[in-house]
Amino acid sequence: MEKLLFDFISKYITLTADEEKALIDLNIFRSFKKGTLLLAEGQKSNNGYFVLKGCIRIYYMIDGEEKTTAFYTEMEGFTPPGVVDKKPSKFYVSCVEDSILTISDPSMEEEIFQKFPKFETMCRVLSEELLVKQQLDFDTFKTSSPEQRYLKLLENRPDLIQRVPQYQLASFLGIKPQSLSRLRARVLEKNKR
Amino acid sequence: MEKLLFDFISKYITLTADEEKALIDLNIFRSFKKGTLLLAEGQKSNNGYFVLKGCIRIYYMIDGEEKTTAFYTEMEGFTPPGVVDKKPSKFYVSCVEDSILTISDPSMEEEIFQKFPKFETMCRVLSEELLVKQQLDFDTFKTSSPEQRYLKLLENRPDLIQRVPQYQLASFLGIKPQSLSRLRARVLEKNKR
DNA sequence: TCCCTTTCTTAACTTAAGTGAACGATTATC
DNA sequence: GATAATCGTTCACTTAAGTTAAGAAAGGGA
Repeated sequence: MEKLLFDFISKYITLTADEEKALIDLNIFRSFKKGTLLLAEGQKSNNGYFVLKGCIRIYYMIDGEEKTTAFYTEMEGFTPPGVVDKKPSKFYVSCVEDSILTISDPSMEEEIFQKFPKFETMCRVLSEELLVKQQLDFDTFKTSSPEQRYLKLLENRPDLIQRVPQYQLASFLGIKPQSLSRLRARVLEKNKR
Repeated sequence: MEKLLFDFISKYITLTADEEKALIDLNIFRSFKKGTLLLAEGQKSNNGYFVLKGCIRIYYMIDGEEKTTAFYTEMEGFTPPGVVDKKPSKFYVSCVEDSILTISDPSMEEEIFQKFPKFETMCRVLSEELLVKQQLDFDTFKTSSPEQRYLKLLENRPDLIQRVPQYQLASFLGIKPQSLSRLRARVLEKNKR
């Protein structure tokens, strides 16, 4: 399992055996069953998540309805606002599938940044990359219709459509489950003709 | 003008006189007239922008229509993907008003990170903060109707509605200018009753 | 100041998403 | 294996956004 993480890191920096050991000694690998709630609304948490295997999902509970806003799968990571602003979480984080994650907290980061400054460089580069990627995703979302969003998702993350329930995909696309169902029927009809 | 920047930086790190001088010596302050195009579609650019005064805007040209996806005002910054991926820009960056910006490039950053490591810490913290903020904005966008988005904008960035043309706000809210106009009339009507 | 361009509003019509409800189908539970 | 709960689809209806077009208002330049 560690290998997955080290392979990922090696795209950004080169680790010595010492550094790999320091990382392992942090003891950050965790396994979870499908459906496990990692964070609930109202909780304060300082944990950052990184998915080695499986899929986690962010959702809000609004007017009694789940609104899913994000999925994170293999080699994707997520840091909730709590780490920055110390306020109780507004959303839930749960496992869509059985998953293996690394779970980190700010004090661990502090420690490792002290010992190995290149980790901080990696984290800066990583979050700058993520920031850019997310900006582009947001732009695409704003400039597309629900149907276009669905078609793009089909292109860019076809796996998600397989592994995630429709009603979760719907709010991820910014619409209601019934609309997604109708929209899919419409798209299928068009392709038939 | 420098003071604005130093005040902003002081929220994250404390600068010595030496460090302030090093920053000034980079000679990154620039003034632009309203309407100036800072970056056009197809151009390759490595510049990062930080707004000291004024307002810049990101827009795409899709089917002959401008689609505005972001505004950056005082003490907000923006780094285009080009810095990360070296591909030609997919969007335009232009000045909504007369503006004063700092314009940086990666080699300058490299240099300053070398000399003063705490700048890198600041940049990491900053981009982690921005990432979180943007995630929340994206979540809010996905879980809101156009009308709710407009009302929230009215609350959170009332200045924008004053300083920016409606047709630019419309795509920022994910709708057409005509729909924004109608939506506003609807909201006004509700408040009257 | 006048003219031209750009921006905003209104309206009628079309299209698609929201809503509420019903019905299978699939999954989980006992 | 029967029963209940969850999930996906469909339908009829409502509401709001997209589209096309026209005209009013505002802004900028000569």
